Amino acid sequence: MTEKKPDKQPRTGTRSTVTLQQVAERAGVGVMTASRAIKSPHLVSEKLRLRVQAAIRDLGYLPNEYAGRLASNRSKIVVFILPSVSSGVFRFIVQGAEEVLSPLGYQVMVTAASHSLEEEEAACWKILGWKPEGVILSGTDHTDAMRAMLLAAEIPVVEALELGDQSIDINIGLSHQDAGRAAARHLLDRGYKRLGFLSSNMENDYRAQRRRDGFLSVIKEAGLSVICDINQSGKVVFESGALAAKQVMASGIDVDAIFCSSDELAVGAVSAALRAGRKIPQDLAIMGFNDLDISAHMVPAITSIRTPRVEIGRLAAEAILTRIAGDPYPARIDVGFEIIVRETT
Amino acid sequence: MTEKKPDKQPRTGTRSTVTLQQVAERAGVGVMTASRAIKSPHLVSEKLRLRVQAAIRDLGYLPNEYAGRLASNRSKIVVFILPSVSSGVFRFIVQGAEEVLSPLGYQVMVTAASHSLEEEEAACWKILGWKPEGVILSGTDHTDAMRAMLLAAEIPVVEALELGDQSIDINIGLSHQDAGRAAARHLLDRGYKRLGFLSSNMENDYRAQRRRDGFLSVIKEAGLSVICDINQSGKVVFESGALAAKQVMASGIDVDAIFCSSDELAVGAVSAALRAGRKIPQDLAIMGFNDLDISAHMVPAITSIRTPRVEIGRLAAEAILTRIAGDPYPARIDVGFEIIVRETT
DNA sequence: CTGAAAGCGCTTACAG
DNA sequence: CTGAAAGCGCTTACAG
Repeated sequence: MTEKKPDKQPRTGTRSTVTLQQVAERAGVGVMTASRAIKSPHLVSEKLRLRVQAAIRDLGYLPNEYAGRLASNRSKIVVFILPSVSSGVFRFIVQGAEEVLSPLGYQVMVTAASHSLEEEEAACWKILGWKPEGVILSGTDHTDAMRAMLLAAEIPVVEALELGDQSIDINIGLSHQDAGRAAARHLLDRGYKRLGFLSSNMENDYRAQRRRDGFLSVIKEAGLSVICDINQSGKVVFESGALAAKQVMASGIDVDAIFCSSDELAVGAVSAALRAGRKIPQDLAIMGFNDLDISAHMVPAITSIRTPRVEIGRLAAEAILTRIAGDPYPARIDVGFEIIVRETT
Repeated sequence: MTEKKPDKQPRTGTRSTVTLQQVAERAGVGVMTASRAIKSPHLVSEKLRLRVQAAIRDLGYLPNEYAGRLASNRSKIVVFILPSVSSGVFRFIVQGAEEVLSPLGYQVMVTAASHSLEEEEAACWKILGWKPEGVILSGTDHTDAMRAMLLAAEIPVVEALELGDQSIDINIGLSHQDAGRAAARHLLDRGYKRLGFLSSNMENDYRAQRRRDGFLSVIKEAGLSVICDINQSGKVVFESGALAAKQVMASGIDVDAIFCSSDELAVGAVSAALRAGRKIPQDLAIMGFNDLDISAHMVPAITSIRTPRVEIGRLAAEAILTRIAGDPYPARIDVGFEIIVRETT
């Protein structure tokens, strides 16, 4: 009773924000005109527009993003749901999308969900409250509830990176199984016969599983079998590659060549092999996936499979924009991949 | 006239969203109770809570984030304004902050502004419309207008990474000048006398300038002078390091050791030197900055200066949370750095 | 524990 | 070109 303000006053009492209303008053115009002077300046006479702009400056007015979005029912937001925000290949997708979305005034929001499809579903549920105008997902493996939720939202959905059989809406990516097959073929062509596969945390990486499938199938078709097949745990991928390589070398298994499910693993493997005194590729050939920048700068430079990751992001963004504009967009785009042969094979 | 709906109806007509109102009706409770069942379940009887939850499930209700934030005047958002979202050291800061913020329900928003202080100011202006409860910036160099804007917003502001003389609010980082000095001392201690400095795009990297200042000052104090001082342009940093190193080697300049302003440059330099047949460190010593994971995995492993970048992000987030809670937080935290000596020096 | 009503700061169809 | 008024979907002080 003593602490509180004596007279009942509106809840707004304590807010110190400058509102459009105040701008309009200061400029001597209606709020509508003030609003238009900001959003559609061409609809307002120069005289009033200038007065509004001056008022904005004087008052230090900042449009409230929540009020605007609530009233207009347009979020100008595109969300990503990815296994990781900043690591591996994902940040390049976000980067590519941001390059096309940001200049158009879209806000990009990224949510990470790496542990399971259920976690992804939960993340999706939360993020949909931001009423995104488009959603970009990784891969085509999702829970049925998540698919239903996305369908109900009636917004363009891009499943990126991996090409799947059933997709929710738009699917932009490449066949990771084909990439695995191509890796095996490359190694076989080079004359390697005793092939190994190396991955990390593959339980939650469906794309790596597909690469492995493709890799193994070609080996089998060639009448051979895989010599070692290691799934390293742990998140530090360079280190995982090094550990796995050490393990293989210590085991005495006679491997010719290893296909690593990512370039990070390949870097670690190359590093460990070199330190163990192995000659690459004579004693051991190593091949990676994704063709990260580092691969070309390792000595020896690492053979890898280049995926157009930035372009995937760009295309995903364009797909969403096209659909928002009401135009059709292909349901499926295969961006392909390319084997970059370097010194490690 | 023919196309439009004949009878004038509320603007909401076309919205297909499920609202709290509808949830409340279905559950047979007031909207207040429905709202509380979601936000503060402990304040609602189990019976009604269950009914509300069932209604939410049946209807597929998603709380509108804009309406909620507008009404409550709490954004639960922390924003970052950084030179880059996903590259170099910045993504680790975001990662560190996200680790502490996300579990508490805060949404992290990142804006990139890399070209100038003016661009940063513009980005700040825009992002403040989201009414963040805290802002994290990189470095302590900002325009006066930006400082004023941030002060007027009356929210905790953390300037991260670099320790400066004048900071807006909270400053968490390290002295990049001291780091540069330490690098020079390390190289001098190792017996190298003909030292070089290598950076890229230093115009917009105040921290790199400070490292250079420190580096040069120690060399001068030792009665020596820097042999080469290259500022490479271009964004591909591995490649920039390689190009600069090639340039130095081709020029015939007799350099003992090079301090690179980032590990990416050092990786490229090591790679180029190796390919040119130089022995590292005998023919040329190379040292980096930041101690990225890759540095330990290069062969030879790269000597670097470790900066606690994830921890900086974590601390920044904690600083903001502490201040939001109304508690005091130190104005300045020096997180220090550590020289990690490896094989390239 | 429960709820009616006011208010958050915008946008927009409509009428001048 | 300009503006009054209703509405967006929530939250919350207050009173039962």
